[in-house]
Amino acid sequence: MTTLPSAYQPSQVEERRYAQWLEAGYFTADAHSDKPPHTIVIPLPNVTGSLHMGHALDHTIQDAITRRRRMQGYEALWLPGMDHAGIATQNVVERQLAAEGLSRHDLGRERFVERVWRWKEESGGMITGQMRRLGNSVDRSRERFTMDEGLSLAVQTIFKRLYDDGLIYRAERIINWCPRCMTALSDIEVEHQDDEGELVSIRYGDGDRSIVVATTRAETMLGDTAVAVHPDDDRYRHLIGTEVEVPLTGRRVPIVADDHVDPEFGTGAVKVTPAHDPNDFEIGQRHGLPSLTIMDERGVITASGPFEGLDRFEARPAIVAALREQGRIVAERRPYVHAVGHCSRCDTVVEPRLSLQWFVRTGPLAKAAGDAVRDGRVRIEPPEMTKRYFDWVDNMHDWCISRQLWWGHRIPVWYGPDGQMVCVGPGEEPPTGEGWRQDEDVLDTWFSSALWPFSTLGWPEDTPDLRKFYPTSVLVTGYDILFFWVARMMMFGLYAMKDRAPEDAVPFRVVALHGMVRDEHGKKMSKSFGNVIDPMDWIERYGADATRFTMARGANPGSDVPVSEEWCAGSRNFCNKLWNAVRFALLHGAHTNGPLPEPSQCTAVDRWILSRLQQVITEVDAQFEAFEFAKVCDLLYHFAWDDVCDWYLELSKPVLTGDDPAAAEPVRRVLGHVLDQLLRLLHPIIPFVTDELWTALTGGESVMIADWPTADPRWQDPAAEAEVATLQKVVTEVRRFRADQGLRSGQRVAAQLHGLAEAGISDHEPLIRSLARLDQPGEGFTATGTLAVTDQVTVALDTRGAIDVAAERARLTKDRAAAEKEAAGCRAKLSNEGFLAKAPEEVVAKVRQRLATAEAELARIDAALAALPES
RNA sequence: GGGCGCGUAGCUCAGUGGGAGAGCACCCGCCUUACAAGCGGGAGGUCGCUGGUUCGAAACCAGCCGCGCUCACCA
Repeated sequence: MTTLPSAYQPSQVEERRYAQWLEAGYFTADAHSDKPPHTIVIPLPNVTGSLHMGHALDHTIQDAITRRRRMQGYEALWLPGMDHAGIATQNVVERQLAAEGLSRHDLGRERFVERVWRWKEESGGMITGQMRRLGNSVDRSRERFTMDEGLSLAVQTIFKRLYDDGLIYRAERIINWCPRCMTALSDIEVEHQDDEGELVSIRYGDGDRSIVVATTRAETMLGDTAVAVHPDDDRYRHLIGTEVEVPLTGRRVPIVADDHVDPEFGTGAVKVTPAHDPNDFEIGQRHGLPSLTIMDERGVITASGPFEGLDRFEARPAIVAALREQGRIVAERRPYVHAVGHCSRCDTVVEPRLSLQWFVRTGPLAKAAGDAVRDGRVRIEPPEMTKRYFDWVDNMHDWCISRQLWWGHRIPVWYGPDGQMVCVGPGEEPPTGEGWRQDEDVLDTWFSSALWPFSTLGWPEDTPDLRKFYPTSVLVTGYDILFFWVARMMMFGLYAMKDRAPEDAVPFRVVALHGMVRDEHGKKMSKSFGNVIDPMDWIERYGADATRFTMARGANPGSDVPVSEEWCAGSRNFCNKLWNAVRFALLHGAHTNGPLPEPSQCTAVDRWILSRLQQVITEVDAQFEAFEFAKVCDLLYHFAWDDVCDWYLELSKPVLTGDDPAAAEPVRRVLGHVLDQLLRLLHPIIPFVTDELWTALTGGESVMIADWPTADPRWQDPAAEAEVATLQKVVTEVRRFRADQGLRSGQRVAAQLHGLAEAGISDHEPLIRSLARLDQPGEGFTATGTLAVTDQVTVALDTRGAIDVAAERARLTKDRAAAEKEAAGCRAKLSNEGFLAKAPEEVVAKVRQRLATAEAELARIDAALAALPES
């Protein structure tokens, strides 16, 4: 028999266990097995990233799901990998270059990309090693990277198909431009923040032909090609069709009527800058206005004149000053707080910019993505999130997918010398010859991420993996990337797999969304708050299991998860509690050999814990299915700690440590079984300590490959549960009395127990005596205190002295008040005709029962009070 | 501005139509040989406010107050 140290030491266990699991190949899924598949693809972390608390939560959930499915007999695949993270990675390497005084342009495209690859090999993917420390049972033999050969082929394949289907197009549009990253961004890569600006009203033109417009971006007036008003606005009706001069430019522009203008806002007249504002662009389209680009890709004014060469934020006040000088500033509102778009990568203010870019026509794809949820092929958990999903897919703009970066999948389109454009599919040779060149841009990182559920399984080849493991079973991720990733996987998955039956084309059956990890006060973790916790730090100090348990324990579906070091310490304590429970059990011969004894050979205590176990198995299973990990943890925590440790082990101690092997044997077997099952149930959440303990307890190979428990209704035993409940009440009441009377726990007290037979618990008298520390009455026994515990059981104690009557009276008085309140509440209900008429019968019966109990309680307390000597 | 969500014990949160709960923190007593990372006992809440529905509301509805998240082309 293994001897275990007296405290659980994660560092002695984790690395060794993980190596064994790997060695045994438990994580490697078999595409050719007969088992039903269960697939999770990991939300691909950035290659630049290291493991943070968000991953710890996300991975704990996925590992728990995967481990349980594996135990349930599924061919469970958890597929890991990483994202090349276009902008983020390029930024990292560019910063390195900058430290050497270089820019990527000094290296040129080819050498720069080589350099990024080298960075990736040397310093990227730190997270992979950290996932091992968390205990993740990912199948590393299937690990993928979005820039690897297979995935690049998948990208090219789907691009070509979408292009040929007219779902990818190139067009000049207003896009979000980051002047620092020098690339286009999609709508969701822009974060709106409330910034302080200034709303200035500027007079265009002179005299009665003048018109006042309002703007927060005065510098864009250099590119104005019209002023727009609402067609029904009487103030300006007479001006429609006339021309007005744009100050500082000498340019005369038309005044046009457009429904888009809100007459209520500002002056009701809008300056129109088609090249630098999305709305204005559309107005320009409708009215055939020219687009004047007045700013370059760095945000520097290019319009010739006094402002040329100024940065946009220098030009703005300069232009306002010039206008003021001319007396054209009619009004200024400052500060004027309004939402301004910022680059989600570098926080630079985004500049709307007219630019030639590639787009995905999202209409039909988004429709399909919405329908898959609408018709139930994909379920979103928790359901409240579904509306957000619909809001987005039903109102999606076309997706700008080209990025002016070097790190990423290059757009597979070649341009010819005479304006030809050829999209090159996989296996096709790009056109050669004078003047042909490939598009310079790369694809949005999220483009390849959108293929993740099938590109990782070998698509576009028809591989065994793809056949076995697609669609994936559940996608686990934070609600923050519902739009970035989930909706796009839906669009591309349904599109790429459209040859399959509709229910099997979806990328996943269920989307299980969790929240964000926050600090103990619910605040976002951020470097500026200084409240960031490194999960590796917790793993070092409290162990991976404690870290995981803390995550799972806070994981209510869709809601944020506050964590703190104290809670992690609590989780560590729980692991240690389990450790010591098993240690104790092994010390006293608990085992899992042979079948369980028949119920008739078991004591009521054994039948009680087995009955409880069945309930816990059933409930834990249901909560797992509902992604209610916090409830799974809560159930198991209390079953393990309260039922098993505090009661069952204590109740079993006398027989286990006694000298009657025949009596001890069934208990050893039952205890072994209960712990065996408990460890299995806990294994998905806390894999290391459970495997260490389970193998020590059972001698089995690993709990990882043990069967998942199923409830056995034969062991349900309400009678045993009632019996133990009474026993517990007697023990608890005696303990209360002892505490109130200041009797030390080591102090033996003689007592007579009356009414145990009537209460059906006379078998348990020795147990009650042992747990309540009551001796047999001896010579000269004098009952100085009498406790009425239930309406049947009373305990007469010889406290070897007068009891503290005041304390006893105080306790009884308090109990009496509670009972009185309870009784009064019940009586009120039972005298209510409406209640009697309308409430369900079982509710009424329950209230009657409660009243009877309360009244018996009252009678008992009154008797006890009357029996108290005068103080 | 639109949408969503939250307000329950000191803190963080469960509970969503019939007896107010958990963890941590707190108070009292214990080194009772599995565990002091522990054991036993205890205190603490007009469930944000107001009204409504109901025999019955922490839960359902309306309004209000406070907070958070999210989307957004009012220049």
